[in-house]
Amino acid sequence: MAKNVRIRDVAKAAGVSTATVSRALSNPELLTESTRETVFSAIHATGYRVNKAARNLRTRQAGAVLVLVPNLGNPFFSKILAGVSEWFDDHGYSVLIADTKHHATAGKLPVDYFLDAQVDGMICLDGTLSAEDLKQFEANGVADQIVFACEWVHDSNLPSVRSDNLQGARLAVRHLYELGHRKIAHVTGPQDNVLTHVRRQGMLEERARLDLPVRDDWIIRGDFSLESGRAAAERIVEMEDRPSAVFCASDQVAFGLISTLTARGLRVPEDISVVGFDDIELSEFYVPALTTIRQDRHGLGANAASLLMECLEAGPGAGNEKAPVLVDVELVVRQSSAAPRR
Amino acid sequence: MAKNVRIRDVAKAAGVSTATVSRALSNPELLTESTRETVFSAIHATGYRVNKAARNLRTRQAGAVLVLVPNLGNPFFSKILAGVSEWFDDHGYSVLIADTKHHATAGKLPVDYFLDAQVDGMICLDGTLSAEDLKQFEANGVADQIVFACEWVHDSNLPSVRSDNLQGARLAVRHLYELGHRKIAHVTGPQDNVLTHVRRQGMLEERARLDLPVRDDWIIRGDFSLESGRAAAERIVEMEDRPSAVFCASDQVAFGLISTLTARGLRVPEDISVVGFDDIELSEFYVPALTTIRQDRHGLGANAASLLMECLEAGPGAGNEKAPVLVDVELVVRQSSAAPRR
DNA sequence: ATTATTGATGTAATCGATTACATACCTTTT
DNA sequence: AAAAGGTATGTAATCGATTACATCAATAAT
Repeated sequence: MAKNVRIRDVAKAAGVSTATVSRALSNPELLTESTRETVFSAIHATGYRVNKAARNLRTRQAGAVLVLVPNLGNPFFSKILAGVSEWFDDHGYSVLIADTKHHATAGKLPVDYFLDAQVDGMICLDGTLSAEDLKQFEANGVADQIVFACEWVHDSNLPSVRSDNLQGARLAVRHLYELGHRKIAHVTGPQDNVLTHVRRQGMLEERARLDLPVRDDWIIRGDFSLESGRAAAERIVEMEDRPSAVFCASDQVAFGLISTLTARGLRVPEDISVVGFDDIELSEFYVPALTTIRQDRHGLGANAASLLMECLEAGPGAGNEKAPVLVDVELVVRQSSAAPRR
Repeated sequence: MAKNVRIRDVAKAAGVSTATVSRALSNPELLTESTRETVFSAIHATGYRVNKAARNLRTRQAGAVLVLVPNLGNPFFSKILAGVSEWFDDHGYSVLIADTKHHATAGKLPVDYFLDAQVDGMICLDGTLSAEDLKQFEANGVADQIVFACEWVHDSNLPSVRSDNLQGARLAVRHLYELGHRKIAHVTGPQDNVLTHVRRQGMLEERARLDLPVRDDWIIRGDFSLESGRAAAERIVEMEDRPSAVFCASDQVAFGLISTLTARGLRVPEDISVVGFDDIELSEFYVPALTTIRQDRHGLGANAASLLMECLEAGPGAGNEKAPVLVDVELVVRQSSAAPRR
């Protein structure tokens, strides 16, 4: 039962030319109702499926997009992928994935992923690309077929879809403020990361706006990881002037933080309140359930997909001046934040 | 800077025929050292990249595989994907993804995913396919290009890679037994699932072997979800003859369970011990850190990829009699299990 | 010296779908 | 009735790489 049905076979079965079969699939309105039906029943009868390699060769398109993920093993990306995949499934594109992390050593440039995959466009979830990487995109004429999602490259004007991180950080701080907290600390993400920068900025802005006390050692460097949350907790435990609340740049940081704080005898939220950022699956079920800023990851993915498709169909230069799409975030209040002990 | 370099252009630049250029890339040993060098420098100079559509058309291959995921949004699959992706990146295949969940309604059959994607092979992470689905694979001659990973279809002899679930369940029960527990409950996965079946079986076997007390209501139906863990907790809280330990079919179930047990005033592990299955990222940092059975998800993915590649390169019929590949699991003891209160 | 053998490279058919252009037929217009 | 226009369909060139087969040169065998 091998699959060797070619368009020619369908044409023969339907008693028409290959052109007619092709049109039946791509421009059915060009055909008479009766031929169209004949052709479709022949297609059905033969079990014909267009050979994409042939079509792609002829049309010089790929009907596929690539999602470049900095670390596929990170479960954070799964919902974004789901959003991307859903959109493109519905719109007839195939979705390829590639993990940049693994090949960091192999000297494969981001642009190589794009060119090697031979896709029409790319969604990049990695905001750590260098200016040089972007130059390469330009140089190879693919810059117009790239959309950043979730992260983005500082100072680049490539189109991107992102959460409203600034607003998220503000919401977190304001929430803690409204609970009565004044001494608020922040565990940041990794140094070179745009998200780190914006969330920290939002946090600092809101802290200033609310006229809260400032201490340099309340801004603790982390890297989004559980481990860095643990490290931050160790620091906090030993502070003589301890904050009463901590806003973490990610939920994972918050988990590490809470875990270690608890192990060190500080209770959350009784002794110290914690707010995260992301709202990953388990945040709701953590003990204590985590108060956090929800990112609509599925929405980020779907929006990025839709934006990329727009760019692709609009042709070159389309994405050039597109403003970043901001996706709303939402404060989700749970058990890890409460009024401070007095 | 458009990319329009064809093999002909390279040939011209190198002063050879297209055949020679093609050979330089696919069978370099056929060429003289000097021509090979000339060709490669021409390739480099022109920035040539083979057009995969053309190659695929000619060779009737795709150089790509599809990973069929039952629910891409489920972070559990991310590490498996990472393993698959890493392997295929290293071996020159592209990796496509598709989410069956979303299209359950659209009447798209599993075999359609395969055929529409026009790939060389497929890794299926969904064990809930019907006998009819498998028939379709056979009928379309693609059964030999499919490998199941993690889950598999009961009674099918398609090649698969899976964790040693039976052993995992035994380890979990034995661990609890050795801590002193006798009254051990189990929250299962969803009814129709092969993993549910095997893990339950392993649990029951070990319970019988150790001659532990049996109560029907200690086997609680769940579905791998956090929510079902919560529901199970409610049931357990209200039992008059309460188990002192619970083995959960997934970590998520364990989280839901612990979360609700705690909310209902039962402490883990002081009042009740809990063991999970999977060892997802957060298990280590949950409060209390979760004792669980670790699945090597990255390894599952990589093994599945490698097995699929074997099948593809060995040609038709290769996977036919391959025994399931069992990947070792490991008991990871953390804070959620302890000796029972006396 | 002639033939056989091996090795390196070139020639050209081929994979299957798309689509510009050509053709044939049918209306409508004058 | 002839011309013009429109509509439906067919013909065949084309996309770019691979590879069977042909060719040619160089070496080995007789």
